[in-house]
Amino acid sequence: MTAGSSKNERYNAREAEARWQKVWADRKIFETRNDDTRPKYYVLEMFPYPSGRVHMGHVRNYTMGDVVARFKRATGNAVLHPMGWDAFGMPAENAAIDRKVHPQTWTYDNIVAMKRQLQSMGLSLDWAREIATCDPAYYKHQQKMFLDFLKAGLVERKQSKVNWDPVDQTVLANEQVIDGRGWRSGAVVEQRELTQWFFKISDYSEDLLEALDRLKRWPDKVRLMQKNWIGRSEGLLLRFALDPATTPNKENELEIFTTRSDTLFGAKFMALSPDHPLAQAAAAKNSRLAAFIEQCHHMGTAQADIDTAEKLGFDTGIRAVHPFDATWKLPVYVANFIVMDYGTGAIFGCPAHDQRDLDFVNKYGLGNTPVVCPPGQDPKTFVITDVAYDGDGRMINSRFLDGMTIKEAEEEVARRLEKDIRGNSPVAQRHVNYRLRDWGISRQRYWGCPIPIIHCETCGALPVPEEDLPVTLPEDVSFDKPGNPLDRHPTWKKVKCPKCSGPARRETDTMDTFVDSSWYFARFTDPWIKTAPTDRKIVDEWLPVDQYIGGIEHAILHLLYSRFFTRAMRKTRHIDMDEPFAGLFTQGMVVHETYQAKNGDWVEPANVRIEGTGDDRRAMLASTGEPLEIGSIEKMSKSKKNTVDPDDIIAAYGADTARWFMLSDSPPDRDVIWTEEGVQGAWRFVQRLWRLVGEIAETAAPARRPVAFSEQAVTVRKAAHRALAHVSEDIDKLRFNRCVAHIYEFANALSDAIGKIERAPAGDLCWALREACGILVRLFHPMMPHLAEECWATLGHKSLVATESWPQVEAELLVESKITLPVQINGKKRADVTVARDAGKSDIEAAVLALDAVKKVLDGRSPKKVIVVPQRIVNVVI
RNA sequence: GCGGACGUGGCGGAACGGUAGACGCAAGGGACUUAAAAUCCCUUGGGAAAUUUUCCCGUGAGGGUUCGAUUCCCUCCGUCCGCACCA
Repeated sequence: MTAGSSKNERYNAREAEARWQKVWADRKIFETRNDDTRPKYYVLEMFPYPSGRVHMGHVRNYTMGDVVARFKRATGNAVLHPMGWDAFGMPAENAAIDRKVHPQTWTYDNIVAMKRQLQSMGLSLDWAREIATCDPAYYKHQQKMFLDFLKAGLVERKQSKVNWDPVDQTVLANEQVIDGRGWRSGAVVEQRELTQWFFKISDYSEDLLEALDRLKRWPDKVRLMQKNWIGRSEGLLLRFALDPATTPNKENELEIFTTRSDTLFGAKFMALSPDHPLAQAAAAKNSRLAAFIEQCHHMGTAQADIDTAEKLGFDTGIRAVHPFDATWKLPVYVANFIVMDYGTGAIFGCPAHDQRDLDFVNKYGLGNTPVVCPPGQDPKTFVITDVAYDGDGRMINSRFLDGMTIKEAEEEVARRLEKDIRGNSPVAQRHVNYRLRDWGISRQRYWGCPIPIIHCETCGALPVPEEDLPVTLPEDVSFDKPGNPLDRHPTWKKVKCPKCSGPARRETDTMDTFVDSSWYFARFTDPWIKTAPTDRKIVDEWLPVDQYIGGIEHAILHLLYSRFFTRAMRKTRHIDMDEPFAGLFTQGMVVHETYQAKNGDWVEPANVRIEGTGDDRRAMLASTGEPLEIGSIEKMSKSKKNTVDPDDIIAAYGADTARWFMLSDSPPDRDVIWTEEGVQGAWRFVQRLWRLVGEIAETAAPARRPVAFSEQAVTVRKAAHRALAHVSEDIDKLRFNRCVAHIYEFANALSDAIGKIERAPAGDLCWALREACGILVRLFHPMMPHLAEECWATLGHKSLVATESWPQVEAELLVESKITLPVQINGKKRADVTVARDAGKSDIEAAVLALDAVKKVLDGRSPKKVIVVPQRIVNVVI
């Protein structure tokens, strides 16, 4: 290629990008060896679901990862940067239902299409390590780990309440229930009790919580979200005695969990969840109660329903005994606002200090007694009517607790009741309760990893023998009926019991797809190993992932599951660490304006023509000129049709332009607005760099480094090394938008300097420009790798810039011998002063006081104070 | 309701407590051109004087700490996000 030789020639991104991609692939320069001895660096972007098309969110995500990968390679690391496919999931089955195509065919076709798209972006990925989670070579190991977890006591089979879609006949995840209806079928979701497989993530509640503090390179936001999700609260488990005469089956106690044991003397009632066993037992003997419970089950689960729902209760007739007063009887209600899966599903109600309890007693006329008096309030006049008091204060109306603080009272209650033994155990026990629930992984779906279990009438649920793994999915399945095709397959589930050889059946549920993505990062370290999920020596070398990049939408589920899985893999000796991701970065979304026609239809940006600017800006349908309404800027989505196809952008401008724009406009953790103007700006800069490098390559620079540099040459060299220092730091801290700004500044400085070549015949300026240009190309290489290769070749290099090392900063170029300090008078800038860099405070002060501007203001007086911050600022206080 | 983040020109956004508005986009003016595109140069927070320039105001609002606050603290307003009958 003859690059940039003609100043009018444009850079042909299409042609050059394909050419360089082929060179990289042919030379396998992005393949990583496990025996590389350089310091390791593992950079990973959340792998995509193979939906069939790469979207702009992918482009943003993978560009960021690629910048880091290329930078780390240049700075001397052995970089692992792999890519794979999160390939199981519902869309494949939906495609099978809608289009009569097999999920496997659909998925693999999509993978082919998306891989081509990713390759057109010029990402420095090691494709030799590509994995797909739907490949038996992958899920075989997942099944093995399921069995290992089972053996280690980390898997449990239990009844649980699930969201059941009666039309699609499957369990739905909570996120798939929208306003109480199945997201796909629109059917009202039912609550069903099903036997399901669970991973015991709650065994690690405390560990997962406590370790968050050590994830220093995670966003605070994500750590906080996980902390809240795990939801630790300290309190008391308290067993209330029941009056046996009032209970349905002579039950004699009721256990509750409370975080406010201090308010025990304000108790007015007990309340049970409608699903509480005692409520169920009572309902069996009371049809009106049974009807009430039924009514509770039909209460809407949508947010609006919960907000407006009245607190309803039903007195069971059961009476509980106050733990400090055997004569004090409390009525036991079933109440619609008590949930079964938190604490014990039962509470004692202290209305004065809990708003829900107060609403409840006000409805049923049970009254309230305040037991915490706010500071400054007279306990005699302190009453509660409609608003519960949940603040601090001193105990009142509480017998031996009176006068104590809340904390003291809690301590006293615990101390007394811990000693109080009923049966074999204390009445109260300090308890840490977590909101985190065990992870139900059973899905009544075909396109997922089969759960390797065999059910035998006589022997129970047994693991599939290891030598029979993988349990593969049958290919001859039909999707013409709703429900799970595995369950109605004629032969697949019929097997012999591995223990008694009698007739048995396979588990037909498959695993939640979040299981697949909970360990893929470990598999990348040695995807070739056939005998085990991981090679212990290799996986422990590569992990943890040094920089993980993905969307904030995974802040809880995927990231929490992966943290659990790593711990479980450690327990089962597949890995030797707890935390999979040392550094996490959550990038913002790609958003775009929306366009809507008169009839309400949304219109794709590709079909919109924009005219005018500012207030005069109008959108119209490109084909007919029909005016369109310009709507709000929103996340690119199919529903609003405000998507831009990466293929179109790459075809029109090239991958480098798309990559550059993605990095340039907004800080990487914020949303970026995709605009045509912005892309064109990026494209112009690509062309500008191309011309700039071409011009500099044409100059007659001396072959040898000049002994001395003119002022102009020094200016160029300083600009280069300053840019180098900034860009290095900014990439390291993932501040890509600032990298971009510094590269613009640097390019501007070079453009200015080129204009001065004719006045600098000595050649040292040309030499400096040539040096600076080499730095420039290496600086923008991580962001625009194809253009960088093309420019690198233009500068006469035979090597690939992708394998070049990062330039070294010449530190002495960053320090100025003379510096200009701003001079403030009373905090407002009034002048500048230029002094030697290492000038002492007194010298600077003298120089400042000699300034005309300062003298004028002082007018003969002497200043109150002169503050000199060396190398920063001077402030004269009058 | 609880928790968190954010608020800077026409727009995206810069700014270890130290010259507010880097860099980009958009806009205006000019050069080149038969013309357009491309490119290059200049201007661009608001206001007031003015020849070089000078001064005042300005980072959601109000207070505070400081020689000095976009940055730290308090109160309020607004926007966004997460969680939620969680006992």
